Amino acid sequence: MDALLRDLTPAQREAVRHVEGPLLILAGPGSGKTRVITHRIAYLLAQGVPCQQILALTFTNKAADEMAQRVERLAPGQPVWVSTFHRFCARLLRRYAPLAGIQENYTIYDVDDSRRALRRAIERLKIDVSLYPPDPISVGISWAKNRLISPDDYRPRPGNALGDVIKRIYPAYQKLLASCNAVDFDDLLLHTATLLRDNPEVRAQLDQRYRFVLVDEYQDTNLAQYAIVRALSIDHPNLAVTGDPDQSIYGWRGANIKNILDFEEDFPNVRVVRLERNYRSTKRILEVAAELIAHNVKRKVKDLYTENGEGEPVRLVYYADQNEEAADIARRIAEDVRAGRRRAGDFAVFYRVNALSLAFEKAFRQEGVPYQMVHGLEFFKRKEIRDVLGYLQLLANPSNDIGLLRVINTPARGIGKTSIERLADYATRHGMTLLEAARACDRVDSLTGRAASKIQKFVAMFDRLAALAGGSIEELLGNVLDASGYQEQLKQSKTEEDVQRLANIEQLLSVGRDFDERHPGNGHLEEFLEETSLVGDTDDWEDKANRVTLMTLHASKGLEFPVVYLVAVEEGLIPHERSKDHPDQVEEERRLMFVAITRAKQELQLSVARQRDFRGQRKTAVASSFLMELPRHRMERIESEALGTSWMQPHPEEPVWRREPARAARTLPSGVHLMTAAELAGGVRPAAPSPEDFHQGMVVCHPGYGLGHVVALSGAGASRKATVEFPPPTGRKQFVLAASPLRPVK
DNA sequence: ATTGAGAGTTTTTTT
DNA sequence: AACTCTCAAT
Repeated sequence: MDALLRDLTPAQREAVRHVEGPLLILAGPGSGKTRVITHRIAYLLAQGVPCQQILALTFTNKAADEMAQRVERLAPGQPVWVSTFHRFCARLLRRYAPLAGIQENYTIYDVDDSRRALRRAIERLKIDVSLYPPDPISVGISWAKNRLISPDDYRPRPGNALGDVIKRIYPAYQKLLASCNAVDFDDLLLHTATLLRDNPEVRAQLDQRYRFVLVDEYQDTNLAQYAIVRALSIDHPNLAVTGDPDQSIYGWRGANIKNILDFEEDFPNVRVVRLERNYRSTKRILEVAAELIAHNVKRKVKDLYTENGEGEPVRLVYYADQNEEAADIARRIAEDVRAGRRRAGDFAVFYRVNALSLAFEKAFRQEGVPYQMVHGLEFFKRKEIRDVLGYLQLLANPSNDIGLLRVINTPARGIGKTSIERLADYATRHGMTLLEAARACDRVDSLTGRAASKIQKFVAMFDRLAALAGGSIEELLGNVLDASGYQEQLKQSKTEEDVQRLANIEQLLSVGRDFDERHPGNGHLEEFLEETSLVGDTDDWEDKANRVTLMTLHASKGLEFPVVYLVAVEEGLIPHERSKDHPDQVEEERRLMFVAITRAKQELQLSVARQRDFRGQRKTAVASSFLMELPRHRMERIESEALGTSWMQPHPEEPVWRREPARAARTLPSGVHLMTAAELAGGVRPAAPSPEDFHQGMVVCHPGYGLGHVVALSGAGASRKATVEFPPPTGRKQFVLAASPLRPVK
């Protein structure tokens, strides 16, 4: 017991020792929040609370895993349920499926599947898809669901054309999901919230069961999540939430910052604990963060302080363009690593939008600095993985029409679009699922005999698989790969891409094997599917891997790095131009920058490029208005020599920057540009080649991908394109020659 | 049923 | 610049 409290500050200890009643922990960045939560769980256990009565909810699997591990270390052998909201809901719905209007073998649709379902719903209503693109409609439906607005309750604002369309599509979409026995991510929350609202006995039972509920990152909860947590804390209001209103950056996803701001009014007798001491950053870094966030109007004032040292001044660097920015940062990092001052894993580069990563990838490759990007195509979103899992989903839930559409012609079996549409027509007319219709396809007159026989073969194959479905997941996966011909088809192919796909499928098999080990016995297909559909990508991000981390500002939340480079701090990016008309959104952008800054432990550099190529266009960038809110006199300003004197000209939207005296004279070599291998060999920059200079088989050089050879050419002049094969992992890329940086190599 | 050209698109995205 | 999607041609 003492060990649990020993290394804590008085404030932390107060939070940990709180047992009964609602608790609000307002935790600034780097204030040891996770430590407090885990210690509190351990403390509850030590007080004799049975572990089954404690439920901890997080947003990410990563956070859940980490928390579970730390609790296990503090209180071994007392498994507390630490789960993401979505997984918790998925479990609950599995158990109480009939009360939510679904069957227990329901399928969870990810973004891709739900987009397909939406598209079908729109088509069925005979609404022109090209007139109302599914994307905004999907956002609108999601918006409603996050706010617990059912199709019946949905009221578009008068005169809002898109809203009127959503009003029609939303119910149709829900009906389609129901007929497929499927739910989307938002439904997991929505159905659970509704379930708890409409079934008081169930609610009371669960409230009793989970007497102690903890919620992490409470500032990011939406109304649905709020309703769920609230419903579980009526008879036993032992709800403990932690969060920081200043780190609320998911408003655009439906998160309601009011949930945390109003917590004290929502629950009587709340104990509020403020964790304001920062253990992470230097004084200088914290000062910059604090001064920035102080500019938010809608905010509870919080005093951030630290006993850490002053540290290095925060750097504010002006580059001529993005290439110089990337090259200089890569060079600095490379120098620090080579000199043994730092490890590559100590560094992170944050940007507002993913598209900005390109210049950095190139520069890091050029410098030979290892890096990892948190974004890439996540394993479970890759086509081949989704295809194979599609078979499993259909086996678990034969009503899953969207799943059937995915696999019926994958790999190609000669069942084309027309045949599928005819089948779907028949199914709709007879109120059948697609699989039922496929089974009865000899009665579908519109089908050609050839198509019908192919469909029959598919059904036969499916039935064969279904007969074998009772075993382990690994066996089942093997059977699917075999019977479907998926593996065979990939083996036939020789392209690099397909070799990679095959490797991914191997990995899927090992995921299955791993699952089997954790779930002895058979018949766990639904659980396996639940697990695979609820895992994200940041889960496989390794902090152990000694690499520079490249990621968006959003992705950086919850992490920390000794050195942080926050790049492209420019108007239009931070704050993003799409938020500039809304004061609330600008405040969220400011919080986003606050989050990024507070990730840094020892060193922080903010940078601006004078010119930035974005979306194929070169634009003069303007320094972010947020920079004007920082204590610039306490920061180190550095300008690239390449900027020349034009930089000294007054600019309407920013003050004139003056060159710092020699002290900070870490100016950059002018005219830095990335040279290709060929240029380096020749020593001079050759004139851009004409598109006609390229021909089949030629070896070419790309500044980012390196050497490759031309495998195909098409078009002429400005529209002439080349397909170039690079060594793995790059593979094949296509380029518009006139616009590409490709160079022939003699 | 597969391929290619052309058009349109591009904020963030825990699940 | 690079990606995705659509429609038309093969």
